[in-house]
Amino acid sequence: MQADNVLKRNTRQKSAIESVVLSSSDHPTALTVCERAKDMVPGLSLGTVYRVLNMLVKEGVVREISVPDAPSRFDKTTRTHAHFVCTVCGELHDVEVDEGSFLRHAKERCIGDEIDEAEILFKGLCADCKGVKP
Amino acid sequence: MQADNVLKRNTRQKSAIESVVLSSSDHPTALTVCERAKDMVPGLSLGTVYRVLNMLVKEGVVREISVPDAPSRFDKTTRTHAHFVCTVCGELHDVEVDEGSFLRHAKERCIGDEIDEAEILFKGLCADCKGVKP
DNA sequence: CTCCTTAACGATAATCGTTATCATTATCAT
DNA sequence: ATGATAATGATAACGATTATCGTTAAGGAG
Repeated sequence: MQADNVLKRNTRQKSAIESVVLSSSDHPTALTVCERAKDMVPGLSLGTVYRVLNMLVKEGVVREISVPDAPSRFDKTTRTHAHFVCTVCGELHDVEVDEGSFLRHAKERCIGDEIDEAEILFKGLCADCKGVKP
Repeated sequence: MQADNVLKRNTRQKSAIESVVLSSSDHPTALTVCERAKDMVPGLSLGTVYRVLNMLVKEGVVREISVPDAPSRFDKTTRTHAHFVCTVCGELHDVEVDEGSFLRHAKERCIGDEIDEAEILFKGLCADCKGVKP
């Protein structure tokens, strides 16, 4: 007997997708994960990537980062939760903020509610695009 | 002569939409704004609501709040930027956090990048849903 | 006040990321 | 090896939003 929200068979596609995400440091989209995993599993379909990615998110192995007006990014789970997106090129990276004290600060002014998590997204120009723009 | 990103004619639909947003304190979606504005402008279409709402966002009169896996919410512009969404009922409200010091904190660890804005979304159970859930 | 230009409208098709469906394939306990 | 069925790939469907386009109506000129 097994938990019913977990994949029950090991497949080439699942391990390919998992290894791509675990070895990527650039927060790829589902489409990018699919392209990369196709090196190992040629006929891989985007639907399967989404399905497996969602499983991995449920399992806590992978994290999904929602970006307004852009496809979600996927990343191996680490402590960090804050991110920075470049509004020009779309590049996205972690920001190591002290989320703990910020959450505590927020909870103090949300009496009654139960805050479970915080999504923090900074927007602006990345170092590269800043340099290019006059 | 006028700026070319601004509506140039006063219409019943624009003033209805604007007055609905300005008088709503519950962060309505475009669909909700449309329903409410229909009291004043019966045949109002959702496409027009989106068009006008986007204009108002550009003008800075209205703010758009992106919510993952849910339609955007619209709100009259005030100082606050942080929000709380209930993962059960979808209720959304402002959270008065000290965003200034948090932004300063973040900028210190994003050397090279230019942070223009922060989107901060807390997720959890609102007071009502917390009470209902055993 | 009427006419005329054209901004803005309503209806509807299109887009895009993501999810659901479903017949086919392939995993793995027997 | 075989069979039950989980997982796949292809494709249709979805929901939020945007674009298109023929029609309507602001609002300035006469």
